[in-house]
Amino acid sequence: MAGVDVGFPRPDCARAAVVVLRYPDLTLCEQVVIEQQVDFPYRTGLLAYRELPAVLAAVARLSTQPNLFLCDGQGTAHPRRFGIACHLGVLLDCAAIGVGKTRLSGRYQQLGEQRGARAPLMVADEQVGYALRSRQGCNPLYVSAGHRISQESAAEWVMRCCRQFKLPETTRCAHRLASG
DNA sequence: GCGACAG
DNA sequence: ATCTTGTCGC
Repeated sequence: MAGVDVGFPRPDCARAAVVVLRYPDLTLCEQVVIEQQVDFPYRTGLLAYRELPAVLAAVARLSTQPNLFLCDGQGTAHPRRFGIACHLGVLLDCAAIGVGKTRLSGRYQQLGEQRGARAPLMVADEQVGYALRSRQGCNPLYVSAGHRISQESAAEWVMRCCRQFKLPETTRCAHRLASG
């Protein structure tokens, strides 16, 4: 499984990181970090147009072929049901999950405090994902399907990737390379 | 018209 | 996302 993230060392420079971790031990198998100029500005709902080009360039340099991608940002929990995880999944023709740290679309009812507790993310009568408590004492993660995966499986895979922390190990590893 | 608004 | 110190809680 793979994790992708993008950092901006300079306002016009995107640093994309892709990591491939082996399941179930979640040990690092491969990593790629690239930098390239960005032209598209950040716009709520259009994140893919700003971050995906760099991510795709990094993925292209991978020697391993991941069977699942965890992205920073939404999948179907998006105003047009097509967040960055959907874009990535379609373009790479691979399963993808959207993992947002904050909410974009959808409302949900209060969920349990225990790790693993979850509540459907709803837009009118349509479920667009899940608010998922990956760690006790933390705000929930907003998980939604990106491509070739169900919402239920997406939530399960995210939990499998979360160990000691709120964020999936894939995301933490990629974020460390792209930013901190 | 007002508020919300991934990274 | 990025700029930044101390602080509260498990």
